[in-house]
Amino acid sequence: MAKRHAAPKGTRDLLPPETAVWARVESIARRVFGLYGYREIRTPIFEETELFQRGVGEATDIVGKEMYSFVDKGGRNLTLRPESTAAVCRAYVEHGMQQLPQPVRLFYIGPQFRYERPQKGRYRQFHQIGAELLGGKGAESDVEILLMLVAFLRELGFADLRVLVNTVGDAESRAAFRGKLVEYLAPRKDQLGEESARRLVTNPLRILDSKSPEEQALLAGAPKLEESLTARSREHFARVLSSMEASAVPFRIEPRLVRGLDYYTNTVFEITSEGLGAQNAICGGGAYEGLVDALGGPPTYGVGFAIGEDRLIEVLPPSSPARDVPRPVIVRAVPWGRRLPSFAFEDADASGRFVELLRARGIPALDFEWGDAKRAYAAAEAYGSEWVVLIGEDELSADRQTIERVVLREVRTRHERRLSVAEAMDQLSETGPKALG
RNA sequence: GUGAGUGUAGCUCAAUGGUAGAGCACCGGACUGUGGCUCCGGUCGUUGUGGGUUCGAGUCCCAUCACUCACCCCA
Repeated sequence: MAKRHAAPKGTRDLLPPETAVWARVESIARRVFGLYGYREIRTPIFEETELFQRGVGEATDIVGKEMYSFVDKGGRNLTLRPESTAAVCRAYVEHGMQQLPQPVRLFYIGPQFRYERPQKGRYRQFHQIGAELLGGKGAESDVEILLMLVAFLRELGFADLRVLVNTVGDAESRAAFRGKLVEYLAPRKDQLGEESARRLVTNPLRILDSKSPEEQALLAGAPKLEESLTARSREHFARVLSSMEASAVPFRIEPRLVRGLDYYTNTVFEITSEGLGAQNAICGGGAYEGLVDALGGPPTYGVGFAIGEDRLIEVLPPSSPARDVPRPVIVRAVPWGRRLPSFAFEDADASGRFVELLRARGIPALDFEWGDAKRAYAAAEAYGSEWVVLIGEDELSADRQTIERVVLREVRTRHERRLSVAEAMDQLSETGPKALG
């Protein structure tokens, strides 16, 4: 036998029936985002490496050690996208979207790539559903995008969401705070771990969300970011908080929430969920005021989020509407009737015609070759079907060219009825599976 | 990149260092002529891979790969 292959490390095949849930989650995302006036953007799956270096930031782990980079045959340095915000901003600039009525509202759905050790909820190819609002005015944009995010998650059936909000201040606030923080930590450098000691130089703010108890104890006495906020940042955050309170979406201020991407300014947020192990964030985002500018566009206010679709589906409530996937009606011609064994292929054709009638009514249906009813039940189980239609000789017309009746059986209750074709059609139209978008 | 655990049939798992098995699933047949039952039979394995110890390795040792979980970090 030839060598067998496995999906590359950190990647996986998504198979039915799970893929139907993915399709439903994405279709619900499109619907909800559409309600807020957001439209889909599809950017390339790879970009110039430099885009991410400039956009995401050299100091981030993503750029520093997690990029899938390669050189193509033309000598170009390219990278499989590790996130999509930078690409969306690149497209905004490239296509002159600042000339459209502002703000521009965009969403995207697709795979992302980061070279990391896989674990629960973390893959090298993973999928994000995200949205970006570009050219907005500030706090109200932050709130709009947060409310849309929560609306989407509620549509998916999430009841208890932990929405964490914080501000990291604008560039000026951060520069001031950075100075104070380094001033406090530098003399205490020996109390920091290796990683945090390095960050003291590269990205001191990141030390704040360290999980180490020793470092947290040390940080208890450190200057607070809040105290370094400029009046502008302070006002921005106050407006976000008051709008959020008015919205009736429960949230919590999490002062230690910093986020790992360099481009965030002012508002940052995160939504976490139980049941995901160590990787408990299903969604993160925030505002970025300098990104479009840094990518050669005009100064533009941006805010967005990214949802980890893999994680989202991992913790999807059992009752989620996204689990309402079409389960085909199983139709089978069975060897019942006194004239066996003449009952055969032409009757299987008859079942095929019945299936086409169901499909024409928008009812997903699947037929099997003539044979034992046992197979029909096995198939119903495999497809999660709720209805089985059986057609025996007695259900056919005298010349056996037409189906007059069918036996309609509900799998769950084992209750069955012998109905005319029209009655069965009506019953299935009413309570049967629908071809969902 | 670091650490721990696990690799036996498509799936779930057995097998004291001594002939690689069971259940489920799948395929075929018998039976059943309102039927998911029952019975018979069948396909599927270089025990992740490569070395070593041994008369003999699924089992012990080393390496390697993969998976899982955690660190780091993030979605």
